[in-house]
Amino acid sequence: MVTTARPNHHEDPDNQPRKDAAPASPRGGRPRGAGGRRRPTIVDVARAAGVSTAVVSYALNGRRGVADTTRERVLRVADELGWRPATAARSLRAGPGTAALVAVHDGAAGSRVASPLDLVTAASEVLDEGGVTLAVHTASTVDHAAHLMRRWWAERRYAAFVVTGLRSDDARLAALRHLPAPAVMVGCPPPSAPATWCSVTLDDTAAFAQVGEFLADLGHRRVAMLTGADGLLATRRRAAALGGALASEGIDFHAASGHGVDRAAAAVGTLLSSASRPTAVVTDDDVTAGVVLDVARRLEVAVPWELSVVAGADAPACRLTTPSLTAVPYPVERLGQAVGQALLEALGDGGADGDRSSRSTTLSTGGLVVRGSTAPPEPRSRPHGNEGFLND
Amino acid sequence: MVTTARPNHHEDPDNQPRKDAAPASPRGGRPRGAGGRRRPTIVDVARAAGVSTAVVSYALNGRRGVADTTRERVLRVADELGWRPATAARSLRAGPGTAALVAVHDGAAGSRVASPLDLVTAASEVLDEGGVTLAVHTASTVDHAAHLMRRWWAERRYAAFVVTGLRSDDARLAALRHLPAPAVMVGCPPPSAPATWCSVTLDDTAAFAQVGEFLADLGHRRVAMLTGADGLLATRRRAAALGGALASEGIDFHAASGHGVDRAAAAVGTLLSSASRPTAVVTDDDVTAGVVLDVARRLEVAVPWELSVVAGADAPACRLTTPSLTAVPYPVERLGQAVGQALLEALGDGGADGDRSSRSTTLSTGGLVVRGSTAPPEPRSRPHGNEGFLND
DNA sequence: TTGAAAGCGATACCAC
DNA sequence: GTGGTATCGCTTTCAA
Repeated sequence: MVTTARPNHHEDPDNQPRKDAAPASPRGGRPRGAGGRRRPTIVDVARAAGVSTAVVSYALNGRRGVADTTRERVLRVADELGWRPATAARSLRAGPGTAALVAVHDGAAGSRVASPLDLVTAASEVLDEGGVTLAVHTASTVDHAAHLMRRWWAERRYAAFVVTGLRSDDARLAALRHLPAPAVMVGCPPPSAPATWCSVTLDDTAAFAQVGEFLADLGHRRVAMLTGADGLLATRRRAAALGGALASEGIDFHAASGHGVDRAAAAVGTLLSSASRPTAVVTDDDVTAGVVLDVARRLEVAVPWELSVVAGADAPACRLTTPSLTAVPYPVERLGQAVGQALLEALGDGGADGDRSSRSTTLSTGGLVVRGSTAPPEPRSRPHGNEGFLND
Repeated sequence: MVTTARPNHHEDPDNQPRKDAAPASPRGGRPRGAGGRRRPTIVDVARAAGVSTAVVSYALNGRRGVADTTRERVLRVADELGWRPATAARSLRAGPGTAALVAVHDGAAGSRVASPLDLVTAASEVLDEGGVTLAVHTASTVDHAAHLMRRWWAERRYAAFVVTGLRSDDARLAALRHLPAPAVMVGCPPPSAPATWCSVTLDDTAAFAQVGEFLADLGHRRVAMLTGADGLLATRRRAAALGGALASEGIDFHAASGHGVDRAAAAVGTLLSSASRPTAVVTDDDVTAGVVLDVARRLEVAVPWELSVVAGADAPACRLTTPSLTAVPYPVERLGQAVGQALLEALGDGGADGDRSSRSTTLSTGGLVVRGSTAPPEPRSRPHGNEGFLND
């Protein structure tokens, strides 16, 4: 193992003492950064402004009880000195002011939120207003994610967690239940959530029911849904909504799953080669829908005439395929903003306006975006040409 | 504006004082988390082990000068109590032990590293060994990213930064130059880097030169490269390498750019509609290559016979398209590991083994992966069927 | 080998 | 209004 810059503490007790020749702490016992000059502290500001540190703190935090002239002077001086409060010192007293989203990222595609980064970008804008920061980390498994959250909570590193892509029997849920940590669940409200949790959900139950009706109206009688990673709660809910809508019209419904593009492709292959192959396939995300198009092309199944395809989450690329993909809107930006709000609430922001806080937010996705990949089923009648080009 | 949970300090001096009715700090002046019981501190461990806090600290950090029996007892007690060092307290003295990667993420595809998360996952494994954490943040513009890094450095929030997707005239570079912050540059070594910087680069100069030779050998005489976001240094280098290799064979080379899938599609359309259209297109990333295939299909340009396509970065999806895409390997995992190593170096890890540290690492991509999207140019001879299916 | 105590930087009480 | 000062949890001298 590597001699560490920062010892791992009792996680590895066998840690070797560093070489005596260079006993000084690598990052410097006196925290002045790597070779940098000392950064100003609140004391410097106080001295320069000719007041005490208490006044500086009050002035900087916009507290009442500071003369306006003093406040102004302090602010100016702080600015001139380029002063910013040290996160560590601040956290030491007030607790951490940062939340973390630990993304379970196993490299394989198929997760609906292709990139949590979009979510975070939107959320950060809202959080900035509240002086909260949101950091992203990755873990390759749910268990590891749970482990990290537990650890970081114990280290008082983060004040709250954002959880996406909840699975059934999710270790993260178990971990968070044993912690008094505020949390925001994205995508699927967990049953019996503690009071310190908030949840933000898309109304995809409605959206997928709508997809079912849409396909029924087109005249499809055999519909399949192709899902990615097994066990995603949001996916199950969507499949249930779709299945339910179809069942109520007496339509055949079948769910298949394949995690990662390769297995998804295999699943599509199986689906399309079956004797009673579906006339419509609905996917859980955008990427998998592309896979369906690819495989259909290889098997010479004409989309949309022999097969309709609906992408479960819209994305820019859905407009560019041939034919372009009919898709369920996926409003990442609104979702992110809602996550930001929820996080502020979970952190006990409350605001001045009482407890009208909604611990659980549901966003509507808006109506299905119909493009070229869906049509009434007309087996074996394959026109040629590129009609798809003109669709929307 | 929202009444904030945590005041913004002098960034917004007009911050309103919070309502007097609820004067207590939202997250509790006594940091005991939201409703949670008090977490153990080093004092608790010391008391329980019957020693002083100094001994606990030494024992936990694996320092010499602690009796083995004492050390063992301390470790056991700490474990039983579920104690973990508070990040804030620790950072307050020793400086932050976390690095940040601020991803410039404008939603539009086209950046080569589709998701920095893959990078980070790989890097984190290495960093764990060194007791360093890597957090990801997003910014919608380069300038904002620069702003955040400046701010967070001033707040002593992070000990180092990882920068990806460097652009020409990059504000982040300027910002970091004025800071004494250690940094790791990924993808393109900046000119005249300070001693506190490391860089990790893919040897794509060689890879793209190889692509040039490959296409030349196939007999192509007109080649175009399609790039995404303008100004990416790594992209320029790649284009230069490709152009150079082609020029030395007297082959026509043209570079086009289109940021985001829509503009990329438009650019491809222009390219393929031109009178002297190229017989081969090389892209910078995987997504854009898919766009090229889509547009070619719409314009009824047969790939690979009328048009060869090479993806600048391989990805799982490249295997699934019809035809499958010839691509330059993109070893994210190795890249991430190298970034981890570089970060440890940049943080002054040094290790016990002297200064053989390489401030600059170059990873070879390995040879081009040839699949079905490339062939000798044979204009207007379009076989039909799905030969592409069997390619690799 | 161990203990006492001085910081690290910011906040929030309590006097004046 | 403003100034002292204890405090957060941990690291690290300096003595014993």
